[in-house]
Amino acid sequence: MASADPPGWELPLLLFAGFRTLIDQLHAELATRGHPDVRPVYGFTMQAIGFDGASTSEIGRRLGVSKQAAGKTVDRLAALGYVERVDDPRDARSKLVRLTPRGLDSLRQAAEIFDRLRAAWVAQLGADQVRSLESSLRAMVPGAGYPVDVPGWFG
Amino acid sequence: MASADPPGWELPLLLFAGFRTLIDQLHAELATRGHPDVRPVYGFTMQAIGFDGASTSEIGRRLGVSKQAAGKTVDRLAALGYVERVDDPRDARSKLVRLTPRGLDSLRQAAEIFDRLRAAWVAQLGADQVRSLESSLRAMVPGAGYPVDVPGWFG
DNA sequence: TACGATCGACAACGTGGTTGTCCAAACAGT
DNA sequence: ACTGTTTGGACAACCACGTTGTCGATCGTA
Repeated sequence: MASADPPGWELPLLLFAGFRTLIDQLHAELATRGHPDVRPVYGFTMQAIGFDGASTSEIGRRLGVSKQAAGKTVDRLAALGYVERVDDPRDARSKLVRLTPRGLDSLRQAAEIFDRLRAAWVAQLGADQVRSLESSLRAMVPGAGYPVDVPGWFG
Repeated sequence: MASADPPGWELPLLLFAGFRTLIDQLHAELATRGHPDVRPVYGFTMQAIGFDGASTSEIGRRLGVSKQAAGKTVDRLAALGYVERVDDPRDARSKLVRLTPRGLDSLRQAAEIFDRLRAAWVAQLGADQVRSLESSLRAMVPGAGYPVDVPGWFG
């Protein structure tokens, strides 16, 4: 029984491989839908900005990085036309970062593609297997929420 | 049925959260065992070096990065005392990168910790559940091998 | 009104990746 | 045995992405 068990180091590698496979497929598909220059980090950042917009400092807090780092990422996103900075009418210090129509489109497309990818897993593994995989992982990850602070990790 | 399904974007987040949880626990435990300054990237790099050692170019190929990037990482690893460069007797151009006893120890400890972490998952989820999770992931990741080229990705 | 907290900007720096150039050594073909 | 092509490693410039620290302007509150 124990002899049939794979070594423990396979588990994290498999989890990462699964994650990476999905993210790679997402961006390949995103590229064919008019968003060739969205990178994984940008997707997470736009998710942190949300539909209502947020200040740079707030984005940093949500991503778990400094406001300076968040500001730089916002700069790149702005250069690509995915977000825009507008003055916050309620706070003269603050500038609100908002998704442009292009940014909103990429988020909507991403959500739709993720649904398709999950459907592909269901088609191959069966709905029960995928649901059980998800519930197993939910049980093992400590935080109640999801890790939005993916950038900044790896160091 | 379909209404009970979570949105597709949860799946990659859960996979990443699981991976990250394991890696974080590994390094927390590694730190208490005399290896506080091993970072995720270093672990993957030492794995790529292996017990027999390898040239910088070969390490780069295994990690999926340029030989220059591999060289820089080897420099940092060498500064920490985990690897050493020795002249390759069979090739005067080449220098062999070898794990030091300290490097070997960190690799052995990591393998042992990963086994314990997997055992913890088995204790919580049951052996069947963990095995089924692993086999599901094996079925969905395209490459036969494991992704050693984790650094260099994320961009 | 004055004081502390927070906003965004700017600078310096560390890490980890990329190209490109260069020389010396290895190798393969004639 | 000579010659041309590959290859290994060093060096430099650069980009992406993160960090701290500092600063002036603004906000909120005592």
